Amino acid sequence: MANKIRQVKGMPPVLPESTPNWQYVESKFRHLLQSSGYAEIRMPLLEHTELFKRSIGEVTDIVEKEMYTFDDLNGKSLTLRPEGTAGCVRTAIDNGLLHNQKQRLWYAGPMFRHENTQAGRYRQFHQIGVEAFGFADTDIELEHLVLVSRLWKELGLANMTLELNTLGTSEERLQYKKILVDYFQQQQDLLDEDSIRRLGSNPLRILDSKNPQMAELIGNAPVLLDHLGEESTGKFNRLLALLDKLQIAYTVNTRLVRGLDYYCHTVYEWTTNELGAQSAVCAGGRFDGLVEQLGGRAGTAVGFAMGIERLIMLLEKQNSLPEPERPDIYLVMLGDQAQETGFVIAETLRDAIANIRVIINCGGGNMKAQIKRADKSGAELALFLGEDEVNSGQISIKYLREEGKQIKIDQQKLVEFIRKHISQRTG
RNA sequence: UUGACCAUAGCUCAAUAGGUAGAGCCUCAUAUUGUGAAUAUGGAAAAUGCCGGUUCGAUUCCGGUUGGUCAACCCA
Repeated sequence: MANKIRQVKGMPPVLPESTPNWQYVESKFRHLLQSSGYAEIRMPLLEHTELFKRSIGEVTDIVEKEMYTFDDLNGKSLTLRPEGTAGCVRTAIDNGLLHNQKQRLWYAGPMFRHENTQAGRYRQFHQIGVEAFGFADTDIELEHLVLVSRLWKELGLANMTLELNTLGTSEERLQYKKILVDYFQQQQDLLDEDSIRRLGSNPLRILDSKNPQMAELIGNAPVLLDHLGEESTGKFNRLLALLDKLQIAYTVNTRLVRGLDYYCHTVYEWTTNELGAQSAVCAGGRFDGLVEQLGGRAGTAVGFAMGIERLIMLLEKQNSLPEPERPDIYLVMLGDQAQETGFVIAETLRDAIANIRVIINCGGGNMKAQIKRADKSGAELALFLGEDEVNSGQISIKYLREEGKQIKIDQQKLVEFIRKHISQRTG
């Protein structure tokens, strides 16, 4: 045997045993969104590198060192998308979706970041994202938060924490940045190495530091919320009041700044403490400047993204994933004649009963082997067609999961029998 | 990018203070040539991730590499 080729680091497959979990989460999400007026958009996985540099920010970790960037055969630099927002905005602008229009959009798919792997972190990971364009008021943020909160409820997910903050307008933030830099510069000897580096590039991120030795310094730092104008704080307070009204619990975290450059006003994270070092399951906020920055007409934008791997890991931990569906029927056939009849019967059942799950024995095998496979498949019933049944126009039915004698009925009556059996089980 | 631990049948794990590997599960067959979780018997399944070094000899020691797990950083 030739040497095995291993998977690319951090790019695990979703194996058959877990695809039902993915389908479950995705379909919950899809139904919820579609019933709230959101339409799916599918973007390419590759974009011009420039797009991410311009939208995410040149000095962010993502752009500086985490992108899968390579030259196309014609020399153009392309990048595998590290997140969905940039591509979504670009696609929407490109196709005229944002021209004097409101849009409620969602997407799902793989994202790529060249980071070292760890629990809940992969190089190819999957996000479900939602973006709303053309909504200036905070009611759209509320809609998103309500939506996610409902998703948690429908999935039976417990212990999610919502942390909120506001970043104000870019002017307000710029002013605050100066004040913050002043503060930290005055106490530069207390800063750790990372923070000194950030002081020049991205001072807001210092507030995010997990270094316990910095906790006091950060705790005493000036708070952005105190330096915002009336309009910005008004918007934020209005959002908090509405959340109260809807009984969605939250905590205001004035140190929450998010890693991507394009955010303004509302930012938030839904977090958990059950996923090891990774806490964010869903994060988002407002990014009004981005559309114009990417060449569209100035317009507002709000959105969020959640990590599907993390969500499923959490559901697994909380034992909230549904049992996989079992087949209804495994069809056992002995002999050529029986096989012919069997396929016809299976098709008749599929025509007559919507969503029936029938497995036909393929690959031959004697009676014993076929029944073993039937058992292993998890099917409720085994149907037998042997020489006897073929000759008499009957079919044998054996219960695999419940007490009950094996019976033999006319093939004509099979549909009716199975229909009754299935409705009993589900009803 | 940095650090820690790990890598033996499809799966879960043994083993040898360096002497070319065993078990359980799974699978297949037979006992039962038309009846599934039991039992018994038998079979199949591994150049010990890969490359190199030390050695008479490496699964075992060393180096590298690839992958896994976890953490820092950062993020979904």
